[in-house]
Amino acid sequence: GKEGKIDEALELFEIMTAMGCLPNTSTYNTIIYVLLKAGRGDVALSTFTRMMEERCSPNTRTCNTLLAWLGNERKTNEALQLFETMTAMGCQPNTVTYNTVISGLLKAGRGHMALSLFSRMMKKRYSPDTWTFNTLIAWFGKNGKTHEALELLEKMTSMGCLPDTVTFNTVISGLLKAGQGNMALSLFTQMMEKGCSPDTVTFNILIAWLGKEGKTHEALELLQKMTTMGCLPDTVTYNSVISGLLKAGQGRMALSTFTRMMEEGCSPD
RNA sequence: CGCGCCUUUUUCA
Repeated sequence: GKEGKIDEALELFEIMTAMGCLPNTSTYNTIIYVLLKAGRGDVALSTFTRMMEERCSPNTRTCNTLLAWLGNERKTNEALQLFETMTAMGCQPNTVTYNTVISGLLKAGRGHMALSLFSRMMKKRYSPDTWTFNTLIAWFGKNGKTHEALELLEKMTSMGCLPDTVTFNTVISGLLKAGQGNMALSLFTQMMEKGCSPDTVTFNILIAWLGKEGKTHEALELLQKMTTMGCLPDTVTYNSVISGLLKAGQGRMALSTFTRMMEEGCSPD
């Protein structure tokens, strides 16, 4: 499934049932996950139905996987319906369930409802975790609400949810989108002081920003530097550098970066 | 106790 060999995965699934190996909940979860990643939501849903017909109970994982897909597809009503009914199906929502539904609501522009679920989480025993905060911080950042994003960063720490690399990446990205470069750079320093190592995504965020600002020289410098800090440039890194160079009219340099990308064994997409 | 899994962040469209 992770190799994208969907047909083979499905075939194996058919073979196992034909051989009398009964698929269990985990098997079904895996198949449903694979199908959804392959864009075959229709087959996934029929598999879900088949699962229940065969008295193989879905669990919270099954529902979480489906909820994530429904959210990505902006099928908000269906997601909310599943969220409502899953308890009756014997699946207790957990923190991941809430995170998933919140993320889906935010994607669909239902910020108000997402925030009310978040408060519901705080009141019940589905304690928000780092992922919950990361999700909300990303949404605030995308909407230019950097103040709220920074507030959540404070709040999560005080609640014992430690910010991780993704948290800092998310906050930094939001600040840069809002034109608050200095604050972003200060958070970049802070994250390292707090023992959160920057990763490839951190550098991708900074490099993309530098490129958009026309600071192509700095972008190229950071490309050098990230390697010395143990972060390997990936396709997105090179795409960002190349995009910045092209915007700045440095086509020749862009082409040589493209060459270098392939020399470094990084495949263009 | 340890590990894995489902949910969150980055480029271009």
